[in-house]
Amino acid sequence: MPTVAPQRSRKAQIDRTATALFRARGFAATSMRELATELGLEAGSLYSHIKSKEEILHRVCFGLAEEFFAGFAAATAQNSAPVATQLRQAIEAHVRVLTRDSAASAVFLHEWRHLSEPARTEFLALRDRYEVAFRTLIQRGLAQGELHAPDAAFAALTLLASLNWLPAWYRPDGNLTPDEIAHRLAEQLLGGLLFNE
Amino acid sequence: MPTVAPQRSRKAQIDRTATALFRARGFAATSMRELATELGLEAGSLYSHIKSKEEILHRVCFGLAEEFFAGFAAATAQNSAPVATQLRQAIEAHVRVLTRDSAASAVFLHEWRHLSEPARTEFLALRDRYEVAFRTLIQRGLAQGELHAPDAAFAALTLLASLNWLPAWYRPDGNLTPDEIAHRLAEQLLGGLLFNE
DNA sequence: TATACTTCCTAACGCTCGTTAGCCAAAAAA
DNA sequence: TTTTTTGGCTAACGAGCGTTAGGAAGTATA
Repeated sequence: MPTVAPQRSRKAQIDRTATALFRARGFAATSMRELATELGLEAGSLYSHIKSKEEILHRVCFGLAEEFFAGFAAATAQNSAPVATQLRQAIEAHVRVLTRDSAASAVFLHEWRHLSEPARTEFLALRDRYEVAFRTLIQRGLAQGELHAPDAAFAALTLLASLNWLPAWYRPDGNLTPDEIAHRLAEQLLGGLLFNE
Repeated sequence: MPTVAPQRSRKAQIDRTATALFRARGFAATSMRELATELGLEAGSLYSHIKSKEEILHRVCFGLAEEFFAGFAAATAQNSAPVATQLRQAIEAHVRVLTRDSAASAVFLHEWRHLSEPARTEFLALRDRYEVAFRTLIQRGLAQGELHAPDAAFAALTLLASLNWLPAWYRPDGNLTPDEIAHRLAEQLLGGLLFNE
């Protein structure tokens, strides 16, 4: 009988702790014994809650993918709004996901390659779909004369690149709130795309 | 007696092959036996040429750091030139290093954390110095009114982030030459910073 | 020709890995 | 109260890890 009700299920605790370790050391360099120790358990005990090490990685990667898609969908729901507005909202949604759980984001961005097939291919397909969504939005902006850029694919790549660098330097206790960061990034990145700044 | 003289020393061959594997699988997930097989050797034979697995990683990471600094130094040698020109040249130099050996670049960007101390700390200090160099250049541009940005640190971070995403998608056999890529990236990234485009 | 060096081999070292089997005590459900 | 479920434990499995020792064969040097 725990003195206080656990705020999270054991499985969720394992996911959280594993995510932090995967981020810090990388998936391959994180051992189940390390993970167990961090949780005050023995290694074997983990398997009462999970099926395998990779299952954790799978959950983290695909869970975050879902969040990114949900954010993008919400940001572009109002199809009649100016493309620039939709793009700004999509950027802010992306940043919100990144900052809400930067450890999981870092794992999502860097550790997916340790997924075995077919999960790895599925994951890459999702990532590609997401990138295409941004590219398409930018292309619409170009076609309607709202944005200017030499190349939509190029613009989408550099835009996502700038955003995805965030987990590398973001600190939750920094002096910028996630919303401020999102706003600044949107301003800066759209600055190069908009006609009238 | 090899039928043709080896274009590279065995050690250099090992470094090259290891770099490709480190990039594809990650440092921790690459075994010395895999590396040896790739070279047509047995695992033990590698140690006639190298001291340890980490030594390879060390050489790759610090070798590339040197190249980045040399490129930046050359790009900003003419101190009297406009800051925008220096910045453009620094961007192009950075891209040139990235494209000249994108495998080594990917390792430089992602696998450095598997360096053990004190190399890891030394590496991070170098990386920080490089980032500061860009930030300082941008700051000079702001001070002289040549550039505009809400925050020099922010601008430097997003700039390097956009550039460093390159090894993730660059293909040497793509339809853009490294110089074209460098030029486009410089245009696009300076577009958001310059007053008159 | 004798010597040293280079570059590979085989075999093995101690160690850590992810995972499983079997067991046990406490808690929950019946 | 009996039964089932939950969530731990210990011990061990087979496999793979980085690395080393010792030796063999070819090449270069003296």
